[in-house]
Amino acid sequence: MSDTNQTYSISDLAREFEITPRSIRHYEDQKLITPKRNGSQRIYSKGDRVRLQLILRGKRIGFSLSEIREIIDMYDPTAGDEKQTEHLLRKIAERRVALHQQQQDIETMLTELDQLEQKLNQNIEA
Amino acid sequence: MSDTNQTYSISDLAREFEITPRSIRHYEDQKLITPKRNGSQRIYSKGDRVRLQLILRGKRIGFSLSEIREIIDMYDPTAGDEKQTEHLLRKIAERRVALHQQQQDIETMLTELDQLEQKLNQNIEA
DNA sequence: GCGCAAGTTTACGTTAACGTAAAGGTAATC
DNA sequence: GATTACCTTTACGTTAACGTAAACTTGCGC
Repeated sequence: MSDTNQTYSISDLAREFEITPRSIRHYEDQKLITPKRNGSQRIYSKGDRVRLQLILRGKRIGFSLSEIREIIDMYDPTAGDEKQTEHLLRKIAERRVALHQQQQDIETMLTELDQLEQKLNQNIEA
Repeated sequence: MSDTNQTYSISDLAREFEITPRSIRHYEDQKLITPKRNGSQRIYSKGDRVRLQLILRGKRIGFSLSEIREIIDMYDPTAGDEKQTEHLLRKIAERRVALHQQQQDIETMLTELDQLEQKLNQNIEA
């Protein structure tokens, strides 16, 4: 197995994802990620790295950190009672609606860019 | 033709798009929209309304107001020289890359939500 | 002509998401 | 053992995108 116990320092991850250590610590402040510690040093596991990827993906889509935390919390096996599960299912449904809306918006914008590009190309030919 | 000369007050548009007049004025401060005036009153045309829609669409996708202005400026027939046109074409290409990235991110997140939902449904059955 | 709703400008306040600086601990390296 | 490279916490600063309040004008209905 591909060394599932690999760990990373904060600057390892910062380098890899081209963000600052400050940002990563900020995500921790906001309870989005909670690495182990070796003394005072943060030790990030593969799972932490995946969470960080999820955070950054959420950001690219335009979600706020608190929205991202909502999503992350869904993945948490805090789970248990059935009420909670139904609540999560509703949350998931809401998210899906928002994401579909974004897909629409992006497609609209992409076709608008296409049209714009055509116009500009015509101007060049002329 | 469907009354192409229709106009709107600021609160008309605020109501329609469920935002505050303050936001619309803010977009004007940021040069995203420049309605006509009747004395001191702002008069919005159909074109202004379309611009506002474009602004809100951009926001939903997660763009900042200055990014949205960049996009809006592309639509502007300020145009003219060829250098400028090529610059725009590059900008358009950049935008497209970002939008495609977002599409990827959204699809990833959607399938993750699907998987999560399945897990939760299993928990209910069990 | 008066009140009220809707418009205006000016300006200070607020929140999110970090940036930046200060002051200090730790570990390898020369 | 001193420098160097990272790490830490604490805390104040900054920017974007408005919110909110104050003070004033304008048009409509009665």
